[in-house]
Amino acid sequence: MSEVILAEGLQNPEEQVLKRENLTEKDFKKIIRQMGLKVTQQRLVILETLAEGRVHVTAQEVFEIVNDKFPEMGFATVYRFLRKLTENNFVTEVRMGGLPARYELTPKRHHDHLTCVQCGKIVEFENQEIEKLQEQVAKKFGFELTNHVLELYGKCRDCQLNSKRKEA
Amino acid sequence: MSEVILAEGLQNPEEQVLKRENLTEKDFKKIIRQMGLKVTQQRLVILETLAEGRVHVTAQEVFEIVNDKFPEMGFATVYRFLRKLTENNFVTEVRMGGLPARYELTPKRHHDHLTCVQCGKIVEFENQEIEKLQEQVAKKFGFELTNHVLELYGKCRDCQLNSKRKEA
DNA sequence: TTTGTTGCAAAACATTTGCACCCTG
DNA sequence: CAGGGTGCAAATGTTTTGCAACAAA
Repeated sequence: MSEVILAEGLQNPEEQVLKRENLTEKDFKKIIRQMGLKVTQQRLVILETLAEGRVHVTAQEVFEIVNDKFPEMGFATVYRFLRKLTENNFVTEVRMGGLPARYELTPKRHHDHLTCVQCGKIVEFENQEIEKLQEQVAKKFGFELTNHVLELYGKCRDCQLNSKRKEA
Repeated sequence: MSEVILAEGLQNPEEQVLKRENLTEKDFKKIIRQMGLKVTQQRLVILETLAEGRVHVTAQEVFEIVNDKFPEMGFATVYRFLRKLTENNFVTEVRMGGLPARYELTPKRHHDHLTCVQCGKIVEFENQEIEKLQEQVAKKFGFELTNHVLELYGKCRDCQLNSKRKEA
């Protein structure tokens, strides 16, 4: 299932190659320093790749893309840095099934998804009440909540109308 | 009528070892035949284990438990059958981080999961308020809700204590 | 008897780690 | 120049697969 930022209006998920952030080298350096790490060429190139490339990439994909600009890079470096970024919440890891993890620069604002099972359209939403209840549930079981995934699946208005049209 | 053990009220997730279903060999055979597969001792023992054991188990755990009753069993058999069961929706697979997948007989009654990001322990919960809010969100965007996935991730009490112990 | 199923071992796969060398701060 | 960072290769851990022997229908 595709997770799309600004999905409203997009016809084709491939369009997700658009830049999500508009970050410069200065920003990348700040991010790296905020984690208490040294600034290296490798790390800059990895961040650049995450900011400019497709929205959800696997570690292998990052490695391959990065290898064009920086052929000496080893994949261990990519994995190590992605892990750091994830731990520090600059990057969000999305895992589906047994598939390799996919990474994206953490969106500034948390959101959940409402996905149409028929046409794949995705609407993002935010609901503070639900978030609050989630915290309560976690607390009740002694958990310290770190994050969550809420995906609602249904049929959008257009597809509901389409179905009715076909039935007639 | 299936008996569903809910986490609500449980102090300790380990208590979820209680039986969730009350299934007999007859039921197991029916399930296997419904998938168009042959009934074998191995498959019966695996189903028995899923029905009687702890609620969320990894393939390795199933393999170990099963090995007591059936020492010749290889783990490939466990993996193969769990995959079949998952494909046919008799079993639900829960994956988190890079941790091994956990399996449960697909519950008759809907519930969501609270998963420990450190040890992989899973607590089930049901929260009608959250469900209601989800419906409201869907309605607001003109969606007809069909289903949803809500997974909360955090650190369980035990792992919180372990972390503190190490820090000290 | 025929076809599916099993156990074993090896393979596949993503990810992590040990270590000597290298570069940033 | 000290300590973190890197590339490489080997290790890890889970899951899958090839294959010959075997068992269910």
